[in-house]
Amino acid sequence: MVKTSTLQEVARIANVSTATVSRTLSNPDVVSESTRRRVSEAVKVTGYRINRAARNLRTQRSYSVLVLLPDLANPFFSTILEGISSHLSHEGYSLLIASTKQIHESGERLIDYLDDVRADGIIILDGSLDPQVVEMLKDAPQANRILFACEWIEGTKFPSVRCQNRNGARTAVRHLYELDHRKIAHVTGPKENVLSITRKEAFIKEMAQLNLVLKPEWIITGDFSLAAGCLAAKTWIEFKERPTAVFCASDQLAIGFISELSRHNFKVPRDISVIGFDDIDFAEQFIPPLTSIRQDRLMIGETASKMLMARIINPHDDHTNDTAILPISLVIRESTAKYKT
Amino acid sequence: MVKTSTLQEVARIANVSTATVSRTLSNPDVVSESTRRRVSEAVKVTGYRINRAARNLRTQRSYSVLVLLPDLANPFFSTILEGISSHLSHEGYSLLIASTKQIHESGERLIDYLDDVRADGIIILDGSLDPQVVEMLKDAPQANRILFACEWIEGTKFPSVRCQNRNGARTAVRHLYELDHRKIAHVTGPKENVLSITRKEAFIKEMAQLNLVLKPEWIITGDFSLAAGCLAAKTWIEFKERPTAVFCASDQLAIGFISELSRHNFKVPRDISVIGFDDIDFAEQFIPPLTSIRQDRLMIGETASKMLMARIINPHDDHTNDTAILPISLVIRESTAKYKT
DNA sequence: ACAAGATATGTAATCGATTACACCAACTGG
DNA sequence: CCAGTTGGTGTAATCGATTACATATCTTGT
Repeated sequence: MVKTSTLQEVARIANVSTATVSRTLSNPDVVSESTRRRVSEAVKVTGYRINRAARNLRTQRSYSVLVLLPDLANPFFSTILEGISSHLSHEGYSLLIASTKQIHESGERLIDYLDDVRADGIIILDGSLDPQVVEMLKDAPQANRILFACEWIEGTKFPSVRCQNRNGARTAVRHLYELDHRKIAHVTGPKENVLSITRKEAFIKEMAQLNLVLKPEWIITGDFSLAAGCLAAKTWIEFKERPTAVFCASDQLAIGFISELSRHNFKVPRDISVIGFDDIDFAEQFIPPLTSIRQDRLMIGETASKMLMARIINPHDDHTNDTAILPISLVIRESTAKYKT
Repeated sequence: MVKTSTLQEVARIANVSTATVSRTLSNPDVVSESTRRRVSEAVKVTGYRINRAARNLRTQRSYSVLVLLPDLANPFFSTILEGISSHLSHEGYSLLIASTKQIHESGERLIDYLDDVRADGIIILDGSLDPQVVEMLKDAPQANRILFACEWIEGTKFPSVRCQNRNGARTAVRHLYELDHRKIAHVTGPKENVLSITRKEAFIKEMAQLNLVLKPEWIITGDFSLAAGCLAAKTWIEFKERPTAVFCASDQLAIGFISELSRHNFKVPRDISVIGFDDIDFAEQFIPPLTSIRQDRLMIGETASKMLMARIINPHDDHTNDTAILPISLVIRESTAKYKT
């Protein structure tokens, strides 16, 4: 262990009290110009580094935020993390990461992170938390330092950041409609997932709006994964009357779908138009490049971080603006095309 | 802020001293059975949670590890993170994340994380650190708590975890050779990158070993990205004498390569066999499913975490086993095929 | 010239856990 | 029966920064 210098030493060298050094560092305006110079000088010669553990103890803050992911290995979240991380580091905060799975396995309670002084706030990117856990969090006094991003939990009042899921589904359907598709299928995410449900509802509604026939079996339940996309493709192949287009609730689904079709010698968009959701990095490079509903994941991350920080820094402010809904956009590539009879 | 109970309160209720409570919690063997029960009971009724900031201050440890990524948004790293995270949480450690970019922008010095009790160790997944930064770290007394994973820095003695890069390149070439390919190209990663260099050297060596002609222009410099793969494909198309196979230094390159070819109506593996490196999740679902050299990223993460923890916990042990080199394996899918004249 | 404020700095308590050291009781062996 | 050991517990210093409060000096207006 390297002995680093402390406030005391800096104070001794600058010939002031520790209080003054502390003030110089955290609130320079209140000290005089001359002491400020002396202290800075002393800081330089001693190579002083603040001891965060000491500060954290004294201030009862950790200056870090925990981000909870359903699954670290899922690349969908990495850009969101980038957004969060960049804003946090800008604010002098650190980023702690954990996966819901691990929390669960290790038997930790989520709220301990807050009680513990390990984190000042939590961003949850997983709407499928154990209901027991949610129950605990919901009415806890610390609940205002918890924020959901992307996903959320229906019926709770946690603040959240999300994209226009309904608008996304609507836009997808309308895009296909404008390409003259009239028989449109939908591959959903996991059954219970809020995103799945929201997108599916909006899909159904828009189909009705456009007076399109929607056979119940055209809604194929999936789970956002590549594998589920493959399965859905097999289902589609079996249909007697095949929809000419499909709206997949995630890009991974869409990619799996197309991938499986090609194994059976179907071509996209020749045989079916496919549109995804998310616009992940691979969408653009896939063959064919995938038409998708784009969410700005960087912005989701940044917005989440900003909202949470506001709550941490001003816990007593009125944070009525509880939910931020970010715009989506339609990115047209080559997996969708005009329907030809 | 919720008032959580402290050691003192637990001590009062259990009718023992704080020392005893602390011992019961961290070293139960040294207290008697009966006090242990009394203390546990008191912990339960008070809902006591240890204050980490206090412990960190007293022990001068943070019980967390910093992982440094070149770029958070790069999905290549997420599985490695999963491996690290899972082992750390198992050991009661937390995972801090930062990107080299942000560190650089914010003007922080990496070593401060160690000095200021924010992290007990650092895992660096970026071999392209600013040389200035490396210079600082290299001879610092804290250097034994820094470990490189995947990438490393030539000429330094930091411990590291990596995969068999040479063997990977060799295996790739041999696979193509066994499919009767004799003209083999190589798309590299970034010029200065250790992985690029290592793989390229091994590629060249193996080509020589097999007595294959290797025209200098068949080695195309890229940068691991999808975009670079596209560019490389364009280069290949322009060749008068086209290699019949290509070894790409990353899956992203391979995918970009194939993707671009298909835009020009070339087919893989009909017109060229392509093999990648890494075996990222998408490799399997790409069309065609990508043949690749698989690195076990979960194991890289776990191994890195274990090695670092050993150093943190026993700083004075002899950690001579400085470098762990993990095996790779060849995953044959459909982007490579027998060469037909 | 003096009261009232403003400005700058110091003193010392405090955050909450850990742990060296001291102490006491109970036991062991000669 | 006593010296020496073992096991269990308590006392109090300590980690290093923050900050309420006290104090001292300097302005400023009347």
